[in-house]
Formats: sequence, C-alpha cells, structure tokens
Amino acid sequence: MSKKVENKRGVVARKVKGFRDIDSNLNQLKWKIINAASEVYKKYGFEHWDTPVLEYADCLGKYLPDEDTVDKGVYSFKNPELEPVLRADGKELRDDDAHVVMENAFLSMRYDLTSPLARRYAEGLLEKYQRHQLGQLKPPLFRRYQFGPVYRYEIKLGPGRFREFWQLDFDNVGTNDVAADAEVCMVLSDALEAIGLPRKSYVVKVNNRKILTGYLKDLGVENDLDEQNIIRVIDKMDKIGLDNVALELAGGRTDSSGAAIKGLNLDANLVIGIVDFIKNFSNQKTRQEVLADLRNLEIKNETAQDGIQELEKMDKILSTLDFDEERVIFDPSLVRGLAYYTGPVYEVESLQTYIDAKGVERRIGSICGGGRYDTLVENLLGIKVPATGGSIGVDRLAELLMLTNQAPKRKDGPVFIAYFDEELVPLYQRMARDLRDAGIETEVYYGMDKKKMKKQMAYADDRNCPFVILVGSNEAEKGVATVKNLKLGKELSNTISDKKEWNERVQKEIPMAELADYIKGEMG
RNA sequence: CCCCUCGUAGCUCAGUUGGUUAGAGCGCCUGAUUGUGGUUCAGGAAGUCACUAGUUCGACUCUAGUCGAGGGGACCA
Repeated sequence: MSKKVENKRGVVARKVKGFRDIDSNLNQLKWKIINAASEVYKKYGFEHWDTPVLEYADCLGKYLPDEDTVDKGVYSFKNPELEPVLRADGKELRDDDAHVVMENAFLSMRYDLTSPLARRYAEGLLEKYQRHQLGQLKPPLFRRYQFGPVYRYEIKLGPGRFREFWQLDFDNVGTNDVAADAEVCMVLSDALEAIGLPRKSYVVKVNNRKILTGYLKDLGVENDLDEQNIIRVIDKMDKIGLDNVALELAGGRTDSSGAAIKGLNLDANLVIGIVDFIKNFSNQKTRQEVLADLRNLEIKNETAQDGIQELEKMDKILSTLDFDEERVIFDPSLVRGLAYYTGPVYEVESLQTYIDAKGVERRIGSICGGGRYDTLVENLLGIKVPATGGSIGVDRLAELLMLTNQAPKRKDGPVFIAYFDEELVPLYQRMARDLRDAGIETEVYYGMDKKKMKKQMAYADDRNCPFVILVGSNEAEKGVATVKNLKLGKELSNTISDKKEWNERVQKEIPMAELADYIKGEMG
C-alpha cells in the first residue's frame, strides 16, 4: 500500500454487500446469454416487455411490511410522496368530510419478474372493466418475455448468491392449455442450447404438483399449510437424501454440523406413504415408464389423475417434436419450493461438474425454473387467470459457463491511437473518425502521462488492443502511420528476444489514406 | 440466525516451543531502451501482522471479545 492518505471528506468508497460490479468480460458473457435466449423466446412469439424495479408492496404479493425496513427478504421503504389511498374498486378512499385519504405507501423492489407481470396484467384488466364485470371475463392471452435485475435481501450470501441478480423470464398469462406447459420445456431447452450448452449437459425435469397434492389428499393431508411444509421438505431431496427427508417429515434430525433440525412430526403411516411415493421415482426412467408407474399406483384422487393426464399430454407433444429423454424427463419427486405453483413444474438441472479451488468436484445444480401458477393474478384481482412460464437464472448460468471454461474468450479492445504531439491531436481525431466510419472501434489516448510511450503501450496491451497506431512528427511529415500489430507481437514474443527485430517484424508504415482499409483487411 | 475454519504487502501465501531488524512469488514503480507492450537485467516503494482488551520481562504467535471472509446448516416469494 502506498502512503496513507487522509480522506478529507471522510467517506470510504465501498460497494454494498451482496451487490456486484460487473466488468466488461462478465458483461460480454451475460449479454450473450440474454441475447441468445431472447432470440429463442421471440421465435416462439413472446413479446419483449419491461416493468419498473419499484412496485407497491401490496401489489407484489403476500409481503406487507409494517416497518420502514427490509421485511422477509424484500427491500421495502415508504414512498416519500403522499398518495391517495385506493379502495378495492379502484376509487379513492375518503374520510367523513369527503377529503381524500392520503398516505405514504410502501414501495418494494421486485424480487422476481413474475409478480410485476401479474400486476401489469391485472392493471390492464382493471383499466378496461369495472370490478364487478371481471367475474364473467374470459381473460385475454398475454405472452411476454422480460429480463432485468431483481432484488432479495438474502441473509447468507455465497458464491452465485447475490442480493441483486438477473432473471430472464417468459410467461403465458391467460391459458390453461397444457400444450403451453410442454412449450415452456421446449423453450427452455432450445434457449439453453442456443446459449451454447451441449445436448445432455443439462436436463429439463418436469412434474405436476397435482399428482403429489392428490396423493397427499388420499393419505389424509387436507390442510394447505401441511402440504406446503411437506413440499418444502421433499424439495430438499437432492441435497439431503431420502433418509433425511424421512427424518424431517417425522421427528427431525441432527445434521453433520450438530445443528438440530426440527421435524414436521407427521404420523408414521403418512411418512411411510410419502417416502414410498418418492422411492418409486428415485431411478432415472423414461417418461413412458414414469407414466406407467404413476398409473400403477392407482391413486383415487381426481386431482392426481388430472395431473397424470396432463403429463401424458405433455409427453405426446414432446415426443412428436422429438424432445426425448435426452432433453426432458419426468420426475414425480420434483416439487420446487415455491408455494404458488398449481400444476406442472419444471426445473433445469445442469449435469456438468467442475473442480473447485480445493480440488473438490462440485455440481452446479439448478439453472432454470418454472411452472404453472393459476392463482397469482387471482390474488390481486379475485378472478382466476391461469398462467405458466419459465425463467433462466442469468447469473447462475454465467457462473456455470465460467466454471466449466465455456465462457467466450476475452474480447479485443479498440484500435489504439498513441499520442506524441499536441499539434497532431486534430490529426489523431481525424484518423479515429475515419476508422470509426469504416466500422472499426477506435480510441485516442487521453491518459495523464502522455509523455511516456511505454505507459501508452502498456495501456493498449492491458486493454487487449489488436493494433496501435503511432504517428509522431516523422510519420506526419511523410503522410504515413506506423501500425503496430500487438497480437502478432504477443505471438512472436516467445521466439524473439531482440527488441529491434521484434519491432521491425511487427510494425509497418502505411500511407494515411489507406489506413482504414489496411486495418480492416488485417482484422479480417 | 446456528456450527466449523480462517484473517500477515495490491494479490497468493511462508513465518521455527512466545525472543530482538516480519519474508517469498506475482504485481507495482524507476532505469538499461528520453518514439514502443513481451523477454532479460539492475534497483526501489510498500505491512499498526483485522480490531480491542488481557496473560507475559517480551505477543504476528497464547486467551477472550468485536468486526470481516470462506465452508456447512436453517431459510429462500
């Protein structure tokens, strides 16, 4: 560290914990993912929408903060502006003197892209119809894709787990057709392959919540809360294994670190029933085999039978389009933790592994998720609007590509024009403009230490510039530019130790008028 | 929030049972080369050993607490 300097303002520049600065390399990768997936989404007919980062807290879901702080993982605060309080019918609430009641509403930063979608959709309906007519309304079909940052106040941060991260969603609102669910699986698969994941390096896992829900009903689980708790435990299957799932369903367990995890204390028969169900599907089977197994269970519950039929329909579509088990499998033990899923659920698991810094082989795990959520809009409007969609975790996927060395190579920097003389600055700018007009990314040196050619070269090298253009008084008089090929120089540096020879082989004088054409030709 | 491990130069890390002046590699800076990135060579700067208190003649080293990081767990719309 250099000498300690007193900070006169007393401010320490620092990044907020859990948030990230993203350099140009990571940005390159991130936008490659976004662009490739967006093209696929568009091809399926989804439209590009954006919504604001801030929403009214009550529109975002079940989280209604009571204090001016982050609540249950959602960043929330009071709007500094006073606004009218609205009644359920959209009219302004008034007090006894007919004055509009004003308040500072709670605002929240979005924690996913699905809730703002529900808000947008519901708002559109509310504008067109009075609330009392909504009951008879056939909800219109709306299909959009959207990407952007979402925010969660995560308590424990870890690799690949941030408080600001990007999602890449596509959704169908206003359809109960299971064909749309089959399509979601195909979109996810196509998108991942467009991004560059090889076939068989990932698998889309599909299940239907209705099957488990119905099965549990047969076992006597009627209560929604019990069902949620059971689902949450089953969701941990991958992580903790079947035996520990059984323990958590029953009396609880003590994990390897010695921490006690309390169980759900379910009835022993119920636990056996659930474990038996999951056990059936612990081995990889074909979709047909899974369907046969499900039918053989002879679950009486109608909801469960619905779910099985929906899976059958999805299988028919997927099979017709040659989406075989290499891409999409059925896994009845897949549940996903989220409460709002009502039917088909999907999750994409990366099958790739990597070796971490300590030499341990690790798996990447889930990179996409999705499912059918038929009650999300209902929570806002009171009318049932079926919807289904999926989402790619952009940051997770970017990390996967980095860890498995599939990230694109570092991009070339711009062509770099070195500085020699103040009088030549207009010429430098002229050259830069001509190169840019020819479609070449070009930069003129503006650094503070212009006197030092070494500094300029080091800067260009740092930026991974392919060419440096040197025009001093010698070149200016002759009407030429010395073009130095940094990339070639890098290659030759292994074989040449003499500086002069090195420069001679790597540099060329080019007439000013031919500069753009020459560089264009060299860059291919 | 719970458990474990760790905190020494910008980075990655050495540092003898507690002993006098805390080291290396990489990076950075200067020069050989005042018009040139690599390589080579010669030099140089840089650390309150996370912080606070305690034990001790003496603490980077031991103890406690605080803060921070990593790993595991709980949670995860």
